[in-house]
Amino acid sequence: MVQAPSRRDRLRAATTQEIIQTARRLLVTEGPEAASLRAIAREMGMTAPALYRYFGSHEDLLRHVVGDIFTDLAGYVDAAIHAAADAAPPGTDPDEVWAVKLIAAARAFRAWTLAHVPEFSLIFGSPLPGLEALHEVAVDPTIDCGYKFGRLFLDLFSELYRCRPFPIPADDQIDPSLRDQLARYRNLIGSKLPLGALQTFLRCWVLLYGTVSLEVFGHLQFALDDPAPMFELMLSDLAPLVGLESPARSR
Amino acid sequence: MVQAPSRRDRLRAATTQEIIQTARRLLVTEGPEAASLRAIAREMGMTAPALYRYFGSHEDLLRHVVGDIFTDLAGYVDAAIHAAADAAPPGTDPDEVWAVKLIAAARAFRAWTLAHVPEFSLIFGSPLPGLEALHEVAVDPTIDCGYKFGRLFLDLFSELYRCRPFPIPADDQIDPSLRDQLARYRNLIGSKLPLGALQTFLRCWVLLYGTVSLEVFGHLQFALDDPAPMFELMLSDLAPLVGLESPARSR
DNA sequence: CGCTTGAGTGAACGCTGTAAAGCTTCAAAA
DNA sequence: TTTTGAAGCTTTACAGCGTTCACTCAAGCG
Repeated sequence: MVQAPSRRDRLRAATTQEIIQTARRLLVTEGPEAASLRAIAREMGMTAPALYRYFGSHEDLLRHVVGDIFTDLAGYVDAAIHAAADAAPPGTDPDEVWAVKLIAAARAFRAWTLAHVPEFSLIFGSPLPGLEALHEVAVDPTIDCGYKFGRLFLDLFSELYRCRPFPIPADDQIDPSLRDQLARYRNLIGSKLPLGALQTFLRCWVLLYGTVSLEVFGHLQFALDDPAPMFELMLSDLAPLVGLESPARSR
Repeated sequence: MVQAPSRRDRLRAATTQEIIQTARRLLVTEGPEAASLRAIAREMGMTAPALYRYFGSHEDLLRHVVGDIFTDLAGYVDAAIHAAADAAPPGTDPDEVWAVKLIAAARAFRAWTLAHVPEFSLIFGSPLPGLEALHEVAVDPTIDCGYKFGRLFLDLFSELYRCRPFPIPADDQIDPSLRDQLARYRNLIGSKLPLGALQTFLRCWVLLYGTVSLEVFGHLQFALDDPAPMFELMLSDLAPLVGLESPARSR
């Protein structure tokens, strides 16, 4: 009973994407509160209720914007990963390329964030609107753009551990409660990493997220005008966690 | 030319505080968007325009709420610090008490946050409203409740370093740009700490903020249901930074 | 007594998200 | 070829928002 999408469907799908793009553009250029249904519709030469043909509510639309942003971010990080691999000198130890990629991914995450502060606030900020705007998109496996984004780092991390295992805590060294949760998480993502490696992965994510969000939300401004060096410092904290001695070479 | 506040002024001051409390209560119990001027006024048996006698705008009111929350948080952490000192066994090395206090302060920060998620979102979340709602309060030295909060940790940190110096990077080991900023910051707060200690202080803050906000904003839920062990893990990362071997004793 | 001042009100403006009803257009069925 | 039905959209309406303005009322003071 599957039938090819009619011309109408294709048109409509195109419009859906247009609405999302318009909403995102307004959100970025005019601020979050300017991305009202009416403003978006106005921008598209429509009226606000028309948008209810495409989205169930204003929040639903924003959810799709979040998904769009997530795939955008993932694409950027992914591109940076490949660029880093291509830029590696020919003689480089192939195992070390994974480490280079991981550092590049972290830097790309920060770079994208700094260039897309409003977007970052929407997808990684406090879930002010209704607590679930981000959450559902990030977790729901059907619209799981956030999941794909995390996967990007996890795969890199896995390959790095596979090729060049770094010291991780043994299972019985992990807090029992944490161990159980890590086992469940590993099962969920179908990974074969040791639990200790997953713990280290999450520690890295805490460091990365904390540093970047602290910087972009301005909660470091009480001390620093330019938190960039703090990010590099964080990288040099992160490096030994994954068995790297020199944090990174180029900046 | 300083004259005692008239009875009217005192009454008005009392009402100002009442408005802030009402706003905060609505914010916490009904969510951020329920804390509208009209709702606040309604709750107080007034009309919305009346509030303009006390605050310049809705955002201005929220700024005062932020200040109120900050002093609340600071008070909680401060109490926890004193409680930790009192609870220390009589024979404890007096120098080590500073370490115990610092760990207690970090735990208190997390505990308060978990018990006050909406408040935390308001003061430490993404500055959605207008980018400056928090910023001004946290930085402006006249309403500097956020400053006092940071001072709490800094003083503890300073004493710990004074009594039991831990290894810190030498000045010439610090990134030059960061070094300049740290020097400016040290000058701003009138501290005598070495720049390397200030750098370590900020690294601790990054760790603490990152862990707690990641937990409370749900950005760790993709992997963990209960991020509490991650916090303890963070504490054990933080401990060696300040020269502690065992992360902490009691939970 | 009259004047000033401050607190508070009600009405209004333009904005918001959302619901209901009606209109137009067009593909597919009769 | 005509009819039907639904998609896409508009118009209208409602309740609520922040904010402004003109106004009243009571208290304080010379």
